[in-house]
Amino acid sequence: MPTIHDIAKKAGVSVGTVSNYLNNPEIVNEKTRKTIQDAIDDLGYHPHSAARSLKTKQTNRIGFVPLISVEENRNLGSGDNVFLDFLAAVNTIAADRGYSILLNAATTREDELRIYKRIVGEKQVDGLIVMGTRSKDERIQFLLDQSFPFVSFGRTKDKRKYPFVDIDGAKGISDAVDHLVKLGHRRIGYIKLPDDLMCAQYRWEGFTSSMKAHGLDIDPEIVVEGGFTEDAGQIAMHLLLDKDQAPTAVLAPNDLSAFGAMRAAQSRGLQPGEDVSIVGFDNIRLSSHWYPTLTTISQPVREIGFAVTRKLIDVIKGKKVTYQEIIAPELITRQSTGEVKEKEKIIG
Amino acid sequence: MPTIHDIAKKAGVSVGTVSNYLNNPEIVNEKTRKTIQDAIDDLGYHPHSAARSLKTKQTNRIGFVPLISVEENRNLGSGDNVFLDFLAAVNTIAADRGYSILLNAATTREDELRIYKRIVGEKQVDGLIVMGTRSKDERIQFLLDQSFPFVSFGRTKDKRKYPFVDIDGAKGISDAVDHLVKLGHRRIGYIKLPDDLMCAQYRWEGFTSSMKAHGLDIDPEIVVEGGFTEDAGQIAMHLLLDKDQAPTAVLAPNDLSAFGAMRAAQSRGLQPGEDVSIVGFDNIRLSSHWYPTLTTISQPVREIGFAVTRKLIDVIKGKKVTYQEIIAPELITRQSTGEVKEKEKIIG
DNA sequence: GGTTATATTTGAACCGTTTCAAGAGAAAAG
DNA sequence: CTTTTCTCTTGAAACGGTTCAAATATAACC
Repeated sequence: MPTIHDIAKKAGVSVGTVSNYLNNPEIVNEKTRKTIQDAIDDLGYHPHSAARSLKTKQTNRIGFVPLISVEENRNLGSGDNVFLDFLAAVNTIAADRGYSILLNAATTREDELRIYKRIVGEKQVDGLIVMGTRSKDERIQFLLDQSFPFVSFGRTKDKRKYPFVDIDGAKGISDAVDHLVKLGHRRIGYIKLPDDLMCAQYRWEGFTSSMKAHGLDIDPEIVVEGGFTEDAGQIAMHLLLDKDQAPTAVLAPNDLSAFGAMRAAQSRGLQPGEDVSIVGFDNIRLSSHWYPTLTTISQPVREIGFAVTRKLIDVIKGKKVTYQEIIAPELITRQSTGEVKEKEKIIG
Repeated sequence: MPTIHDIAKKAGVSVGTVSNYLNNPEIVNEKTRKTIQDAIDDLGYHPHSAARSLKTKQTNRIGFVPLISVEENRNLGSGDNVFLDFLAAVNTIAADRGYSILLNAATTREDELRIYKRIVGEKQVDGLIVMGTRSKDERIQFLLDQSFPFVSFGRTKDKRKYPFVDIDGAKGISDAVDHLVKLGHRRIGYIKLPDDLMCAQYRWEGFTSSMKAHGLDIDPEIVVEGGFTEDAGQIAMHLLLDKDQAPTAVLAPNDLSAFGAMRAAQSRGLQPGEDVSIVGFDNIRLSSHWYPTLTTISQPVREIGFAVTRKLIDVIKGKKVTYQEIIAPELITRQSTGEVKEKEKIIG
C-alpha cells in the first residue's frame, strides 16, 4: 500500500505538497496538482485513516451503542423496524456528509455505560447518537460531563441543556384518545411501558390529561404493564380481557405489541375494530398490511433520524444548534378501531 | 485527556513500561504494575485508538456495507428483519471478541464498490462482511484481488476459494415443494427474485429439480418476477391469480412478500391455506403471528451471523478456516398451506 | 566478592499523516 | 538591475502509541 511519501517521490514533490493537494487543492499550483493526481491514480493511493485521525483529531465516525437485551429482545435484534429505519436514516445522512457509523452493541446497562466511556476515551468517534432515553440517564450525564458531542433521540430529566430530537408522545396519545372517545369509547385500556423510559412518561401524561379533558376516569384495573414485542402485547391483552369490566379500546405501546393484542382478542373470538378497538404506535410498514389494518400513531422515524444526524454533525463541526426539536406524530386511522358496540355502551 | 506519557510520568516509569503493562502485563514487575494501574485509574486513561492503530496496523473493527436502495427499499431500511437479526448476531460476537462494527451505507452498486475500495484503502477495518452475494460479484473479486480478509453470507460464481457461510436454498425450496405435493398440489406458482442474486439461482435450481422429481412440469405462465417487499408480493400474487389457470400454491421469496401475497388472495375472497396455499422464506417472528400463520422455510440468520463473524475473526487472526459452511434450512408448516381444493384438483 | 544468568526497564525509532515557519522562484515595481 | 511582493514548495516537528535492542537491577552461583 503506497503512502504519501511514495506519492511525493513519484510526483517529484515533497510530502507537504501532496498533503496540501489532498486537503487544500487550491493552494497548490495547477501543474503540480495534475502531477500529483496522476501519481495517486497510478499507485492507487488512499490516505491512511488512523494516521490522519491521529494528527487531525477527527475520525469522521459517528458512534451508536444499541442495547441488545437478550431477554426483552428489544431494539436491535427485535422485530422492531423502528430501530432499523432510524439506523438507515442516520446512515444516509452520515454517508452523505462523509461519516461512517461505528456500531457497538451492549447487552446490559452497565455494559452500555462502559462502552460509552471506552469509545469516548479511546477517541473512536467524533460524536454519539443516544437512543431510548431514560429519565435519569447515565449516558447523557457522562457525555455532558465530558462535554462530548452528542444528540439524543428522546429527552431526559437532566436540567442541563443538550441537543435532542423527540416526538411529542403526549400529543400522539391524546389524539388517539380523542379518536376513541369520538367513537363512543369510555373504558379505554392502557398498556404501559417501563416507567424509567422517558417516552413512557410523556405518553402517560398525554393519556391522563386527555382522559381528564374528556371527563373520564382512569380505571387502574385496565392499565397493565407491557413491552415492545408481540408476545408482550398478547399477554397484556389477555390480562385486560380477563377483567370483569374489560376495556372496549386499548392503547398499545407500539405496533408490534398491538399485533399481539389483536391476536389475543381474535383468539377469544373478538374482532379488532368491531368488538374491541386497538391503537398502536409507530406506524411500521406492516401495520397497513396486517389483518385487520392497524390504527396507529405515526412516528416519523426517518425524519427524526435525519434531524438527529444533521444536528450531531453540526455539533461536531462546532456550529450553533437549536437544543430541542419536537416533532408531532400523526394519528393514522384504520380498521382496528371502530364504534363502540351497543352492548358495551350499556355496560359501560 | 491523558496520554501514555502522562501515565508514565505519574507512575515514575518510562512509556515503554506503561505500554508493556497495557499489552503484556506479565512481563512487568508486580509492584510496577500496581503503580501504573493506580496512575491509570487516577487520570482516567484510555489508549488513543488511532495512535495504536497506526503502529499496530490493526483497527479492531469489522466493516459492513449494506445496500440501501431507496427504490427497492431492500435490506437496511426495509421491513426486512432478516438483515437486522443478522446485524445483531454479528454485533454480538464482535463485541464479545473486542471488535466494533463499522457501518457504511451504499445507495447504488457503483457507490457500494467505491466504498469497499475506500474502506480497504484507508485501512478503516480489519475485515469485511459481505452480504447478498451476486453471481458475478465485484466486491468479492476486489477483496480477493487485494487479499483482504472477508467472509460472505452467500456464494458467488467466482472459482477462487474464499470463506463463506450460506444456506441451502435449494434444499429449502425442495422441502417446500415436497410438502405442497403431499397436500395434493400440482400447479405450483413461483415468485422469482432478480436473477443476479445468487440465492435466487440456488432456489430456482431446487424448484426445478424437485418439480422434476415429482414428475411435474413447470408452467412458465405461473412463474413471475417479484421482490422482497409486501408490495412486491401483493403485485406478484395478483398477477398469478389473474392467470386462466391460476396456481393452487405459491412459493414466495420471503415472508414479507408472502404476507403481501396473502393479502392479495384475501382481497379476492380467497383464504390462504384453504383456497390457495402460500409458502414464505425466512421465518421472521411475525410469521407465527400473522393471520393466517405462515408456512415458511426457516433461515437461521442468527446462527449464520454468528458463524460468519467467528469465521471472519479467525481469518483476521490468520487462523486456518474451512472455506465453506452450508447450513440447512427447516420447513415450518403452519396455516397458510393446506390440502388442495377438490374443484381445483379437477381443473388441474 | 566476583561472575554469570535472569528479570525489568529504558529510550529512541517508527507508524503515516498534517502543519507551519521558512525558503525558493517568479513577477512586479522602482 | 535591485528591491519588494506574491505564489508555491519544502522539510522537520508533532500526534500518541508500540517495539526492541541495549542498559540496568536483581538473584544465583561458585
